[in-house]
Amino acid sequence: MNEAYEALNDLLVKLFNNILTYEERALLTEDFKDISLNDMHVIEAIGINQKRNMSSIAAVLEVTVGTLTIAMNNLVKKGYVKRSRSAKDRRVVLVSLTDKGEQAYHHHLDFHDGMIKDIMKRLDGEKLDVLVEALHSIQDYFTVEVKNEK
Amino acid sequence: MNEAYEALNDLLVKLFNNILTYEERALLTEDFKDISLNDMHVIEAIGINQKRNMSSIAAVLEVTVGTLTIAMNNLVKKGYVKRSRSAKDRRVVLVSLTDKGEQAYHHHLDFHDGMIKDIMKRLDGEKLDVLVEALHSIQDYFTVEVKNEK
DNA sequence: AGATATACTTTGATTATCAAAATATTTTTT
DNA sequence: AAAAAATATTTTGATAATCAAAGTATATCT
Repeated sequence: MNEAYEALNDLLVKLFNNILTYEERALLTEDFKDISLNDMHVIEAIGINQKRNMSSIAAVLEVTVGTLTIAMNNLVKKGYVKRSRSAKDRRVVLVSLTDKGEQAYHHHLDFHDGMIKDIMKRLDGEKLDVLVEALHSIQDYFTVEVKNEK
Repeated sequence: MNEAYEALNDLLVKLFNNILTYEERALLTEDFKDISLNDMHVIEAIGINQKRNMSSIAAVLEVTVGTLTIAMNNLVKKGYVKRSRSAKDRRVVLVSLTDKGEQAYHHHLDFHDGMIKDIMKRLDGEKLDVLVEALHSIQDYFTVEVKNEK
């Protein structure tokens, strides 16, 4: 086979298989070792300076609300998240980040920021554009081709 | 912020968070819906036309041998994998793929092949080189920068 | 031969996940 | 306004993935 094919295959397979492990290692350092990468993604989905209800967060994360309840119990217990009831509609549970939760949120953001800046540092403007284009292709592949197969 | 920064951030975050879900959807169709993406990666690690022992597979997958035993029990029960004892060293368990296991292996390979060809189709030779270079940068970032932080 | 090392499995615990049942509250219908 | 239906969330029961530590069988070393 073609050289580019081999290189792409090798790189993408490795990246796919390990990206979450990499992220986990990078993210769950000293201060935040009592939570999982999953928890971090829940924190990311809650967002800063806002209260969000369970259903909308579950939809973003593409998990059932039941699954999210369990994750949230954990995060509340560990002091990352606060729960409250909506006054308007008392069925609705509103969650928001505590100070500790906001720190974790920023830690995650900083990780992404560091990674992107590092990648940008290594590639000049034109190459960067190509990377963006290529990543779009990958995204397209998954959102168009793959979804249709299903 | 910079435009490329935003685009990269958006694309990488989405890809990171969803890549495994995408792969799972694409992979676990009709014929192979009784196994998980995880199982598929175990099958990939066993490989075709060979017998491998538990420890080496666990090392490749970066899980404990105990974890692998459980996955393997499942795959044997479902008919994807065969176990045998090494004649040389009777402590060693050798695993290999059954016909059904090899079919799954190829299905996985075909998925990767399809994806790579699709991406290549969309990018001309020069752009392809840039993509490969960029992916190397990402890999570098994780294997050098991140590991040192740990 | 006895002690130590190695390869693997088993056990007990935790986390993530889902579907379905249960609970509480709101909205709609009659 | 009471009853029925819908909605938001939690709880329950099951399964999968994971680890560390204990247990079992076999091989190697002294």
